[in-house]
Amino acid sequence: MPTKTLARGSATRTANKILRKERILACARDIIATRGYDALTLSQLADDANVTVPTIHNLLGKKSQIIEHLVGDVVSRIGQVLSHKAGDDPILVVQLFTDALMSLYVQDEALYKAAFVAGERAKLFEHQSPDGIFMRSLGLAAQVCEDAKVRGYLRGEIETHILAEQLFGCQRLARHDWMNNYIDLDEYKSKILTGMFMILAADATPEFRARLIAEIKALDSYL
Amino acid sequence: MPTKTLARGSATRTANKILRKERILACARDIIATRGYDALTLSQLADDANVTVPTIHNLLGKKSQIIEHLVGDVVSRIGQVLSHKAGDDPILVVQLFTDALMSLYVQDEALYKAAFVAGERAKLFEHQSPDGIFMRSLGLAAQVCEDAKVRGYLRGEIETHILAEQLFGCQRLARHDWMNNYIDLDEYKSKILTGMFMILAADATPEFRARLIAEIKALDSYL
DNA sequence: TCACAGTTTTTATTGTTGTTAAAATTTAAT
DNA sequence: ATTAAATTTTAACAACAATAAAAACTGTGA
Repeated sequence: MPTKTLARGSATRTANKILRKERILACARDIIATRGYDALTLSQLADDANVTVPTIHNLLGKKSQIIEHLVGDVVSRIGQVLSHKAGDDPILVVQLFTDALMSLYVQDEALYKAAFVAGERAKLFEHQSPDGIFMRSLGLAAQVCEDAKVRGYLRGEIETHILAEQLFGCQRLARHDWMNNYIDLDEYKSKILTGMFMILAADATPEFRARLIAEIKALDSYL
Repeated sequence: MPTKTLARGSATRTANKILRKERILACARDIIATRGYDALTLSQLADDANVTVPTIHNLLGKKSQIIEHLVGDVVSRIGQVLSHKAGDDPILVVQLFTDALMSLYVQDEALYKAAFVAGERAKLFEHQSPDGIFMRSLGLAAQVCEDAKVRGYLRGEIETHILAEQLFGCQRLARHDWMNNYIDLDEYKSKILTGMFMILAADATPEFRARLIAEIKALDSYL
């Protein structure tokens, strides 16, 4: 519905094309965010964007390509947030990471939810490719574990790659429950933290473990 | 394709009806298992079952009802396997539970995968209802934790309900990766065990923790 | 044995969906 | 204003789920 006035004059043709593309994609985001993934049909999208269905095809390709476009956007935004948080204390690092994620999702919760649903439905989240979001997240988790080990927070009795996978797993499961509307954003956050703290506790030194337990307790009583 | 001869004689009418229903459902299972969830269309199903599409509607209702039927069957089968495994040692209990699940899934892996995909897609796995499979599984996990606490395997510093949720969470995440073909059945099993052992380790007494770490190491080197 | 009453299956139709080809229109440059 | 290129639309197709009405079948009682 954002019917921007189209550029006129010089560069026009291609400029307009891009504007129209953006307008259609914006409508698609709106539909998927407000009415859910299944509500995104080409005819509905065409209505909202004030074009006809074949126009959408010509500008953006088939439906699956539209989905890819949308999900790609979201993933790249997440990728930007997903940088390594420096910090000595693993608890703080985990909290910083979680806050960063939440501050992104809270901006347009419905859209992010829908993008995850769409991405998973279309099998767009491959676990293989090393530069994909999956492997990068896993690497980040491993980094946290390594840091925690060299700084004496963890004992080092469990392999880093195992810890990392579990750490990331907590986030994935919580996200799954959130994007399927089983829990809200606050519970999502709480679940990530609780899960990650427990994983860390499995290999934590006694002092660090005590702190983790306290954090877990606090999260529990908070809800 | 299993074209059983239909019963003749006395009870016939309703008997035949049930047989046809079963035949159609069997075909649906076959399609979903061999060709995937998306391949299950009514026309394909009608072809396979040697009936026409409206017949399917009359006997089994709309497509969503067929899915419900199928998923319901699978869930009830899982429910039967999901009894509390008695045993002193939590490690053994977890292993017994996992083995029971695996022995079921291995019988018709494709079918179970597809049923989970279908069930999730149709939002059939509610997390709320107390007698649903979700809450029952959670209760089972809680039972394991309680037992482990009273027998001195766990310290009891983390609330049972938190431990249980994480324990069950390991299984759910692993199942998710399996049903979406990211990992195979062996990895599924391994992931459940690794995850659950780590959760237990977070609250384990020193001796028990040492055993858990050893189990985790063994699982890691096994792959 | 045969016709009938009640079911069950099928034929035929409707309304979505995504997709594509070709016609009509618009656009910017000459 | 004309023209050539690009873009939009009209039109049509194929696959899907779903339903109503017609046809066929089944077992039963005369």
